[in-house]
Amino acid sequence: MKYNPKELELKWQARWEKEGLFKVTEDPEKEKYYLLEMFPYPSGKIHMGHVRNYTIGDVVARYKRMRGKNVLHPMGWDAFGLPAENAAIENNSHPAKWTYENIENMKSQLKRMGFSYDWDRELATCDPEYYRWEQLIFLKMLEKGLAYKKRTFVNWCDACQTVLAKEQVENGRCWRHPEQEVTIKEMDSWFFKITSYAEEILEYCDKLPGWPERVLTMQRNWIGKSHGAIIRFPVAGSESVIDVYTTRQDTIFGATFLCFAPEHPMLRELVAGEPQEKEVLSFIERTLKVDSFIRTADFSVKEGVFTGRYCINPATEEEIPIYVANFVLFDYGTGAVMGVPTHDQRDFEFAKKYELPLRVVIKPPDRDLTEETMEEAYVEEGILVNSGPFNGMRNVDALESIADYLESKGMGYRTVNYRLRDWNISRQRYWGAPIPVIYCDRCGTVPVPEKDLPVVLPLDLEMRPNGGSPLPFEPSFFETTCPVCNGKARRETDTMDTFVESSWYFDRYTCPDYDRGPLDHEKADYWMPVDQYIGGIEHAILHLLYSRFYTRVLRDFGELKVDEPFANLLTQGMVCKETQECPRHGYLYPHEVRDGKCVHCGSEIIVGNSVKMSKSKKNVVDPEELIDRYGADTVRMFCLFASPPERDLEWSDQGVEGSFRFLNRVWRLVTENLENVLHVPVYGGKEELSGNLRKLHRKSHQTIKKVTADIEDRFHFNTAISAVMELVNEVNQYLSGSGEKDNLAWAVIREAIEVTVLLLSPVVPHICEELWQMLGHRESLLTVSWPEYSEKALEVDKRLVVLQVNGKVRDRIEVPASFGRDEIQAEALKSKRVQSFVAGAQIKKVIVVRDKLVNIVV
RNA sequence: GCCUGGGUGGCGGAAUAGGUAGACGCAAGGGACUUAAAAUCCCUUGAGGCAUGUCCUCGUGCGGGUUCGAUUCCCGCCCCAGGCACCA
Repeated sequence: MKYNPKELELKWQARWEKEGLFKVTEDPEKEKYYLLEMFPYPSGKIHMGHVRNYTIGDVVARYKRMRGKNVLHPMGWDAFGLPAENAAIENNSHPAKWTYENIENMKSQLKRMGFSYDWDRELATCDPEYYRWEQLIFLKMLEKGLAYKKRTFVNWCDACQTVLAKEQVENGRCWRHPEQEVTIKEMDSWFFKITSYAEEILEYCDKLPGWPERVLTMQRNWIGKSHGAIIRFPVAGSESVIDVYTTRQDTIFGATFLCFAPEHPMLRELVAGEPQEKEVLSFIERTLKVDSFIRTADFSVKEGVFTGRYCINPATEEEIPIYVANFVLFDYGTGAVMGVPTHDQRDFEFAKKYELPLRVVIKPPDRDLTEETMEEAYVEEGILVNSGPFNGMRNVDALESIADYLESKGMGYRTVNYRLRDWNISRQRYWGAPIPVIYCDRCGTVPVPEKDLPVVLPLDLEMRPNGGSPLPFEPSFFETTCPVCNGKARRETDTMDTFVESSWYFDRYTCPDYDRGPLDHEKADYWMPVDQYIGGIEHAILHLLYSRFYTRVLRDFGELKVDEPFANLLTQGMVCKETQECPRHGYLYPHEVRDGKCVHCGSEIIVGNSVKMSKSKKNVVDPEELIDRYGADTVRMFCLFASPPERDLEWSDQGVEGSFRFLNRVWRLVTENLENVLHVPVYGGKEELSGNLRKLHRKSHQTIKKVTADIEDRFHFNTAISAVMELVNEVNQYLSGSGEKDNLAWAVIREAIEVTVLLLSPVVPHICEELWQMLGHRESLLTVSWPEYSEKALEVDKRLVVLQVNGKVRDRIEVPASFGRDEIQAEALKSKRVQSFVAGAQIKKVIVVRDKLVNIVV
């Protein structure tokens, strides 16, 4: 009988579905295990990255289930987003239609992979029954001041025709459009006050032992907490005061100028009527045209303009000039900085350029510094000089003393600053959840009353051919009445950032049909937190940070009991493949290459480095084609076998072939020996075994032990699979050897075969179900327990001991397992090879490691 | 510049608590079966050396160190990937 993956896989998928084997409900008797993979954006087809991600998850889900856990393993759709709008314009269709068609297609692809999802819990974030609860939470946030609106400078992407959050800007470019430079616009936006939770989110970075260190490091850096002080600089000839944030209050006596960020609102009033007014205003205008990333990048030149005004250094009481400078960030600290050119490199360069005075206030321990000869700022530790009462103090100590001094004089105060900014959630897009707010000329900004939720996104409107949201042009949507005064009013036409939906979808999976609130507390409390979350590293900041924030918001609203959404996080590596490039036709798909030549022109192909699979590089492999050719099991197996999950996976067509060969070997092992094993029971450990039969029995149990540890402790499926391969090799060796083939032998062989099938079943469930059934079992493997190993089976009577002389391996001997150190040492010294290396020399020392080695030092 | 990872055969990778480096797989070479091919099975395969062996020497990015013994621990460096970056 030939291994026919397609037929058997479809058969078992149908049976799993028919018997509802993946459905799960709360069961207080069982230990729960919530396993979650990051849900996909319904782009149309699944790609190899999805396949890898979801295969890893499915193995864990199936394994935990066999270990008796009550496993929640849901799947859904991150269904709002810009690609739907773009595709709709391109195909003259509608985002909703495009999205739901894609969902249907991808769902059938996922089913074809045999993933054990409880599809009853499926959700799509574009469903009003989902986003209505998000709107409700928005209203609560608004009430508590956690959502607010402000006019501010925002990052704008022309390609998206919308605002981006700070997290969505990468190197000054849009995260979705690497070719699109982000520009700065001043506009009204809605914000979530994530900064209120900055401290807690940061603190809990130390309480997430199940997260990869690098993700936590990235988050800590992103939050960017620093300790410092606000120092108040009075403006000369005015009542105004300029607040400056610094972490280096120890250098206050060296501050010889002050700089504003160009966006700073105080600037305009300061320069009003000054001779420099025109110059300053034109500088501001010029600077703000350039995005803050560009203008603050390493390569851009530090520039500034004198405002004509002075302020007073509160420590020295001297008047110092006020500048506006391109390198000062408006949204960090107070948007103004004090300039200490002697001890800050940026300030040094700026002062040199504009000939501002320098004053050394920290003296290096080993030399003197003079202002005239300095070539760069001195940023190391040292002793304070020119600092009034603080002279002679170490600068690290002066940080505290000067902070005290400032506070006592009312010239400033200690503070903590974060790099993290509030989350801008307004998007000027159509395909998103409407922000439930109404603007009334008389009553101002009015929340949509709870009873009027959801604010449904209208589906019966046409996309605008040039992109941009149609909502502001759709009176039937935006025209409404004010809930307070009943007068004419206008709806908010911005929608929410799609990261809002993905910040709580995992909570909603616990009760996807609940219609009396966002969450059914009983169910959410049973399942949350997610025990294991699996997804790509690219979400290390965006999605994971937002989710940690939103979880706390829901907790504080009484919707959730947990502090953290994800107890353990596994970030899987990318799927990579080498690129193929034709000198004339550019990147080529694999099918456009034959025998190392371009099928279009016959040119030699240039094989490039292995990089992440992407359509633009055309180095992609379509999972569907592979499934057609080899079956889902082979694809699953290769994804797991090629490398451990957190590392990048190097795609290899031959590797896939190898996985397929192995499954065929397993298939033949069972089918070709079926008659012999069917009429014996699995060896139960009662009869004495000897020789190779004993060895085979031991190998079965060693394999159980190894595979269990590999999956349980570290998700190293590649070594788990290797171990099963070794077991299969050993059975085949026994079968082709001269060992006994009596009933007892077949019982031990049957044990090895069943162990193989059981251990492989989370990885390649279809073929295993089929083989399991052939072996005479009626129940699905989904309901069978994971095998246990027996200590007795692992016992050996002889052990291999390596003999070293001076740390070099010279011989190997077998000794009875019962031997003590002395007996092992005595046996080692008897070795002829050891003797020949020791001959004539004085033995200085003998190290004996039981069961491992003897090292003789001469 | 700072912070994370990582560097092991021709390739993907193993070595989980300092104890036989290279498991398992791929590729390559040789052989068996076959009229032939595919499939399958068996053998060889880190480098070098010669005395061809249960042989010797070298070998886990580089240079030191600790240790009887280091891919593993420590110090200094190089390279690669990712993140942050004029954050005051």
